Amino acid sequence: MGQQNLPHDHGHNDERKIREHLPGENEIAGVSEAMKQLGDPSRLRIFWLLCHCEECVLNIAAIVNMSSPAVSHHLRLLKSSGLIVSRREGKEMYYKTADTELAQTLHYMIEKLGKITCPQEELS
Amino acid sequence: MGQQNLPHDHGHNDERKIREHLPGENEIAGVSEAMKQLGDPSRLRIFWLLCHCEECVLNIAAIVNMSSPAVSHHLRLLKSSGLIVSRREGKEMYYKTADTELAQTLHYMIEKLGKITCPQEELS
DNA sequence: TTTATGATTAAGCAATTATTTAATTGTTGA
DNA sequence: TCAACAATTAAATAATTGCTTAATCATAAA
Repeated sequence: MGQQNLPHDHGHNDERKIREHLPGENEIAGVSEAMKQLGDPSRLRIFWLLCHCEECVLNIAAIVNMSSPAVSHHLRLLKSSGLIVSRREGKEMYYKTADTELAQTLHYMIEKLGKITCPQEELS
Repeated sequence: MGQQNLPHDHGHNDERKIREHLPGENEIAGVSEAMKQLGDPSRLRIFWLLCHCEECVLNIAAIVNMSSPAVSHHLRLLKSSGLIVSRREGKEMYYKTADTELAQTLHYMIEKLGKITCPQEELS
């Protein structure tokens, strides 16, 4: 897997040490999958919302100002990534953030990243 | 901006409280932009690598097993998002992670997400 | 069993994007 | 100035994806 030697040996880096820090395929796939989910603004807004309340599809759609098929599409992706869970109550499906370490960590991260990238909006 | 009333009033949520938690457009854009960068496996691998060493394009390409134009493309995206910086030394361009709170926070996040999504790879 | 409502799925489209190959720019040394 | 090497850019392509409209599924009430 991968080359044995680097094209250039610049001296200031120990190649062995570099490769030690490289994560495996599974780790790359897992992390990028989670990041990808929240890399879409619509999905991020929905996930962020569902971190703070449980809501049905129509209400989510109204809050984020999107069509319900579009919302449903994103909910499906978030759910199959294990970031949210759903529950049926009558005709409605309620969604909320999953009670997992992954989802909680991502919630913490986006709150923190929000403050870093938008420091002036500390008011909320 | 957005509707005034939700289609359904289910009682268990205070609509005012919900809207308070909704981040503004700038915050959404900033966070999703950062997440998007690391949502691509190739870019995540490159960023991860550059968190631990400074390397030239050819070496990066060899390590992640990609062509140099492809690597150059991803480096440009990472750089214009402020996640990495570059420095020329002779014919080579050296890249490394930016010394900013954003980049450091993302580094911490991917290490943590890696452990969560791949707990068995604790050995590294 | 209808009818109405909420949610999902299907099909299609427009836009974005990751990668390849080829051409070009920038830098060093002969 | 020329040749070699590193890096970037351009053009083209294939694949992914976010969203729309229309149709279908699921549940509840008349």
